[in-house]
Amino acid sequence: MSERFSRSFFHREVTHLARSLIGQRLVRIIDGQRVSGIIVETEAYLGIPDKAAHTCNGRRTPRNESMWGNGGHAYVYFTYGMHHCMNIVAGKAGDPTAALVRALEPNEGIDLMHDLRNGNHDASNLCAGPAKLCQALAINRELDGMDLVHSDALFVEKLRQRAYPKSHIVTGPRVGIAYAEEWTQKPLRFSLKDNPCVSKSR
DNA sequence: CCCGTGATTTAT
DNA sequence: TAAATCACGGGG
Repeated sequence: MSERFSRSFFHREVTHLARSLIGQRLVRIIDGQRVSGIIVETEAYLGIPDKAAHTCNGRRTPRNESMWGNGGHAYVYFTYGMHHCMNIVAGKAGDPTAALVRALEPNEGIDLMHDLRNGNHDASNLCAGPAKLCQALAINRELDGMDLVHSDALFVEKLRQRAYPKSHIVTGPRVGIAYAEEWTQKPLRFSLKDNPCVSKSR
């Protein structure tokens, strides 16, 4: 039915990858069950020159090691003492760029997502934020470094038919990076216009 | 608006 | 060792 993206898809420049991910399907397998959503919001982090990137100025630490590896792997980090966020690494090894997955439109396994989110949420709130979608898909540091090209736990599928036309993609400034000076306003956030599952602006 | 929450990083 | 930071979310 749907086929998985191969390595070359992830080897493109990170802003192109972030844009191309919109409308594709992120799939997580939990106890043999598919839990998935259509990607409706992403952000590109441009690495060494990017004052908002974890790898700004070439910073390389145990936490961000995955960003330095080959494209097509996951970079999952833990922050604020309670939240996980998931990135998809772009480019080849040594190019520390990645696309943050910020929101999904729930697709498969919605009942399980509700259980994992443990609260009363309608579908539009289930995955409308980078930490929300990690909670809904049980994504944590154990999945850091996972190879999305070969993993049986986490991967990206190309839909046979596009979920949305590319003309519905809009750009804007990235969220939550007020400290990043001239990088704060750059249009590196991609989302689907008028889609209710996109995260609310802060 | 404010605050929880603790791993991670950076400064001493 | 200690202090500061934080690509967030939920509740007023």
